[in-house]
Amino acid sequence: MKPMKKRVEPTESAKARILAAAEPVFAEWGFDAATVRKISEAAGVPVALINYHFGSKQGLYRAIFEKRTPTIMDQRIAGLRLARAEPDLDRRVDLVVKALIYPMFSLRGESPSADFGRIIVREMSDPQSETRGIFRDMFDPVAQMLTEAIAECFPDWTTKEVHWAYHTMLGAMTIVMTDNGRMARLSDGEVRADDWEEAALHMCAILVAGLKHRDRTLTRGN
Amino acid sequence: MKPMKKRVEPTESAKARILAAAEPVFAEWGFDAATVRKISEAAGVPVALINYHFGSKQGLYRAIFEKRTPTIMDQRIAGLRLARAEPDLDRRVDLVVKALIYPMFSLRGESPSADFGRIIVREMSDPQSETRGIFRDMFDPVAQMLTEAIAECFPDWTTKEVHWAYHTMLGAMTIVMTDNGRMARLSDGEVRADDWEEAALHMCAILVAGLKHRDRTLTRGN
DNA sequence: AATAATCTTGAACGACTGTTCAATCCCCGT
DNA sequence: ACGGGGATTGAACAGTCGTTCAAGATTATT
Repeated sequence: MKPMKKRVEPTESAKARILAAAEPVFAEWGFDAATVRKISEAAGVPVALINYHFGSKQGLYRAIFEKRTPTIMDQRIAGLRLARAEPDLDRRVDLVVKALIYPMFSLRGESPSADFGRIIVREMSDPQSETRGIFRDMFDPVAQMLTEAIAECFPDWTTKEVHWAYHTMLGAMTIVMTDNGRMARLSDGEVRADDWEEAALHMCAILVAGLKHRDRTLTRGN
Repeated sequence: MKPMKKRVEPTESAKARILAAAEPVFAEWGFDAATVRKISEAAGVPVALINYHFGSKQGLYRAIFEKRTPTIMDQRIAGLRLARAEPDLDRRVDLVVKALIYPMFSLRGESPSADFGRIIVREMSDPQSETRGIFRDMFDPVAQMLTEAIAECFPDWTTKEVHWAYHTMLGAMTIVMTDNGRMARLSDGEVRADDWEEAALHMCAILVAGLKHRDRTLTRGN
């Protein structure tokens, strides 16, 4: 007896279509300015279907994160496991930085690619995100692991030095996911923010060197 | 004969009160989700007065930038002049990085302080910002000067290396203005993002070292 | 003192918001 | 062949959105 399977095609299709259509809309407009009607039109379904499948606009929003984040977090955890296997602390720094950055950029493999990155940044810069608690629920645990990994690479660093290092890296990463063509404009089209492979290369080089060679004379004492 | 002066107190007061009240509202909600009624209530004036004084919601939004950005840009230009006076290129890097970062953080002196920083980040991560053109008009010129200053510090760098360096720094800076308490949460309250003096100290240390000691083997070619 | 210019006000406009509801559809197991 | 349950639909709900308007209040100029 096969496991009872519901109507496969049209059912899954409609819900998935809404989920897929919602991503670029939330990316372009942000949570508040995105409207369920824009999403329903993009998905080719009546508005009511969104509330039926996801309960509310916020439910749909959260469903996007629940669909996307596990992949990223698993990759980060795998990267961290790889880093911890490296006994040389100097070489390990490189792996920890890459464990943070590369999983986010590898989003480009999937269809809406940059859209989810933009959603993350908008959620991060939205004070209202606290009420939704998405970061607390889905991102913070791995963030904890990353700061601990940094602390292990630099055993004599203070807590502040560790956390500021993490957030400096985090910020550098977010700007790439945010770019709306400003990089191309400032560089006369010579540099493109959507070339993520290159972005990761440059950013990792700078951040790794920054961690290894930072001047601690002003920050060491507490 | 004195220059014709309009009614000084109540007039300037109402317009200024709207401008001041709008800042925290836009910071908390973003351009689209912020409503003219929230602003008018915060300012204690009827809604219609906003359109009378600023033409439209977007006019008010732009007025905030026109009030705030000149101060920041002037400070950056002054910092760059100081940097160019430093003949030692290695020491000059430090001054260029500080010319980028410190003027933004010195916002804390004025009343709404962090609010405008948040507005900037939200505008930066909003694809709709292109239609408003605020960055193009008010930020890009000085951004050009900054990238040129970096290029002068590292004469053998490629255009891509220069621009990625600039954007890495820019991103690191934005995350601090964005933070909604996540840093404190991740560090059990030990590190606070609103301690901007300390933030600048840590970030400059990392970024300066990142620029000076980055590994160029993978990015040098082309 | 009278006129003009500017500022302020409350109410109203049509358009759009997220969500709900009853009715209808379609496919599955019996 | 038939009933049942999840999926789908269009219409409607009560609010809120940015903006406009005519009227009134306040100040400046003649």
